[in-house]
Amino acid sequence: MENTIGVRKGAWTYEEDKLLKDCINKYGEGKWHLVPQRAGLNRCRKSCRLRWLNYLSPTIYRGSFAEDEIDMIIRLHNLLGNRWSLIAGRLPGRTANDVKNYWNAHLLKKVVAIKEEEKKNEKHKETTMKAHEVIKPQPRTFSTNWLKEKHNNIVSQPILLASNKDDTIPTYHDDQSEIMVPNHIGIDCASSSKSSLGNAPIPCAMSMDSLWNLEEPVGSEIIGSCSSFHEENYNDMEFPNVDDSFWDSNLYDFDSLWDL
DNA sequence: AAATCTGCCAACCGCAGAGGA
DNA sequence: TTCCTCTGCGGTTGGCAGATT
Repeated sequence: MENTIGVRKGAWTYEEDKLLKDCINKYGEGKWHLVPQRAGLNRCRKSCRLRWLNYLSPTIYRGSFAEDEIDMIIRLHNLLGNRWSLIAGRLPGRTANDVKNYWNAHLLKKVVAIKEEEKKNEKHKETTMKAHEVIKPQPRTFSTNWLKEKHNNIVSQPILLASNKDDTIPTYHDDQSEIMVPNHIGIDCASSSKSSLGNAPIPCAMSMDSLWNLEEPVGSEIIGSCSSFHEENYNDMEFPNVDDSFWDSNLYDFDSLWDL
């Protein structure tokens, strides 16, 4: 247990900042438990770390948030929730604390208001739409292999893989050796990109939907292997030729995809 | 001018996970 | 496997500054 008796708390003075800066410049970041002693500071290690990471580090940009940054925060929050460090990782020069504070001070109310508005609109739609009207996805193109296999009665139903190991594009596989049960729809994409995403579980459908809406292609290490989901890939996806009974019997799975 | 309210930001606290002994 | 230490994260709080009454 850390001894915090007699340790200084509260706002940092100019002298303390200078001591901490000099210490980090001399020894580098890390080994925070040694920093108070090395710097000659009567502060706990946590306080030193926080002061450096949130205020003193030269990588920090302290200007006001730009429009595109705000937009990115909203989209990433929609995707990741309160994972402030992950969100901040996509915003050069911004700290998790900055992002969190900005969210709580400026964006929370705004987003809540927008969601309320959307809810209202949804309710309005529900009352004006016909009951039980179901819009089914339509086949776009046909896989010749799949049609051939279907003709030979080898494959009875298409299988949606959550992600392809190499290109991460969801594909229907007609090779029985690779068949996965339909329950894999919505599997956690993060499992293949865990190192860069932390432990954030991101259901595939959510990733696809949200990432397409990001302004720039998310081809970075942060989003990891989910980054290959681009709309053009989606358009190239092959949907098998199936009759209505297939959609009816599998509607639950597709519902679960879009409702995430 | 003084008191009170509100918003914002820096800092603290507690917890969980990673890694080593 | 268990325990301990260190680190990092997210939620919360304290206090300052500006706005309002």
